Amino acid sequence: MAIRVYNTLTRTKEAFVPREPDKVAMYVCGPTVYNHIHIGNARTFLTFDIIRRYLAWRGFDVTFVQNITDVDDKIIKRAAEEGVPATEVAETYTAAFRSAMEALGIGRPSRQPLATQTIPQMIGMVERLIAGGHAYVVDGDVYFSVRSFPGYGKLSGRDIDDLESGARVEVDERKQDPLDFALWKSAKPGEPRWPSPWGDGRPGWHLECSVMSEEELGLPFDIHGGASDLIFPHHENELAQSEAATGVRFVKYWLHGGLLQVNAEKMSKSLGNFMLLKDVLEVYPAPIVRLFMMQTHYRSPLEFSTDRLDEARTAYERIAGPLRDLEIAKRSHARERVGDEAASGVWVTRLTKAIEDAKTRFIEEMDDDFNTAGALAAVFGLVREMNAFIWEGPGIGAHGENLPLLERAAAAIKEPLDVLGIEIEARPVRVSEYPTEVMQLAQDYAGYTGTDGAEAVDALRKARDVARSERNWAVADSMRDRLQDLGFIVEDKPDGTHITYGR
RNA sequence: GGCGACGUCGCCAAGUGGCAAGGCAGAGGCCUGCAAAGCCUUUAUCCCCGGUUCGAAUCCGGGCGUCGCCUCCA
Repeated sequence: MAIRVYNTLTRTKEAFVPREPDKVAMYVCGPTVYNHIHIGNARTFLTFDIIRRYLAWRGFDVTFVQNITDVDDKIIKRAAEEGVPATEVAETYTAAFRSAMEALGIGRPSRQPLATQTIPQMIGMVERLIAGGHAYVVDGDVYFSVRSFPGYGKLSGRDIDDLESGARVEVDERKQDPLDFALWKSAKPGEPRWPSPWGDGRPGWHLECSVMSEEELGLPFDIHGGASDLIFPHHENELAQSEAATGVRFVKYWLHGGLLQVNAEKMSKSLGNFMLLKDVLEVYPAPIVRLFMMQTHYRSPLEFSTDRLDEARTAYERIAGPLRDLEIAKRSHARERVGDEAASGVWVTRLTKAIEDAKTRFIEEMDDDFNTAGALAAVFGLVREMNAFIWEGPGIGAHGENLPLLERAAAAIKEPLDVLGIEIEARPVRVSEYPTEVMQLAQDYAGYTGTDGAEAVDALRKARDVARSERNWAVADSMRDRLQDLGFIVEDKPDGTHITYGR
């Protein structure tokens, strides 16, 4: 069974065959560090984090390179606005980017080169392009000649004449063709600059990715990723530069993610309709954000809304439920509810099959162009079966004999989620976060005089069970109300009362 | 204007030729002192019109609508 990926270059799904067996070389365009990244930027980085994790889980040795573009017009503009050096802007937002990625649970790249530390290699590529007749110098600027590269337009599916007829750019008379783009820009006073054969200046956009990917991975490498708004002109120009300079194929598989939208419109900094990743993460934990995004295929547009995030939170709780129930059942030694051995055997067979099916389906879905939405359906299917086994079937069994099977089911739920980077908090309680008022409550209802949160809750649970067994509903309900006021969730399940906190 | 993508249950969303996943929300039932959770049942001729095919949500043509790119953008 092979992994299939949708290649923008061919506009079809293709069998994924890396250049070296069992090894994958991938490059994803990183940020231009002039501001905090927004949640739309984060979606793309998350997409490729998933792809990387999945390929690694499937046994590939993945080398993942992501650049930081730390010299650019936007950084210079921002620096001028704030009256600080451009390097300071770049350093500030490079650090912010790294911490935001960590907060979302995105793995560090294998290597993360900086544009400003690759200048000599970029100059080298410009020289190669000039020597090959693919670039020309005008007043200290260097432009790439799109007409010199016959394949120009093949990635984005356009042709040069169509582009020109619809061009809205002002024509720079110094260019041989309106679509020619800058490889090297001469420095104006006060701008960052590096010496070059054409005078002091800085590299143009596109160049850093061509140079760094070749330097770190060699050509052709396997996967080049980014969001769909980078297809043209960024990736088209990268491809043209690299193939014109080297004469060899640049990339085997071009993968592009869909855009995050707000009110059916692209989220973007220029439109001002964005939410910063760091602000979203203050309200919604990383696993919720990840689950939200993975419920839609990575190539489709995705509407951002807090309603959707709230729904993802509910869905997350659905997954966490049986895992918590298992932890609690292990402690409380839930009794068997189905005494019939034969019936129990049917349940065991059914859950065993569900565990196998979930894994098989997860792999099938993910192999098919990283279909996380389908993969999650596989997980939810097993969640249902595990719930049924616990609450409608034999549970952990009279003597805990079903525990190994339930542990396997729990592991079969957690493993795929781990591949997707969705951490499930299965512990029923987070004692350290208990409000201290619970101590007073325990004293009032259970005569508890200690200071241990877990003991206090346990005392309350026992006191409430006593009240319920005495059919003293007034006391039982009032205990539940007051616990709920403190943020606890009180559920009377067939195996006893579950008190949890911190959902 | 040019190029491209998309239009599937109340909402979100998988599915690219063979009986329409999943999540959220709703209804009914089971369980239950109540509540919560859970389980079961329940709602789709897949934007419209033609065509190809034994058979189409899936392929082709036309229409309508939405979005993206063509200018910095993840």
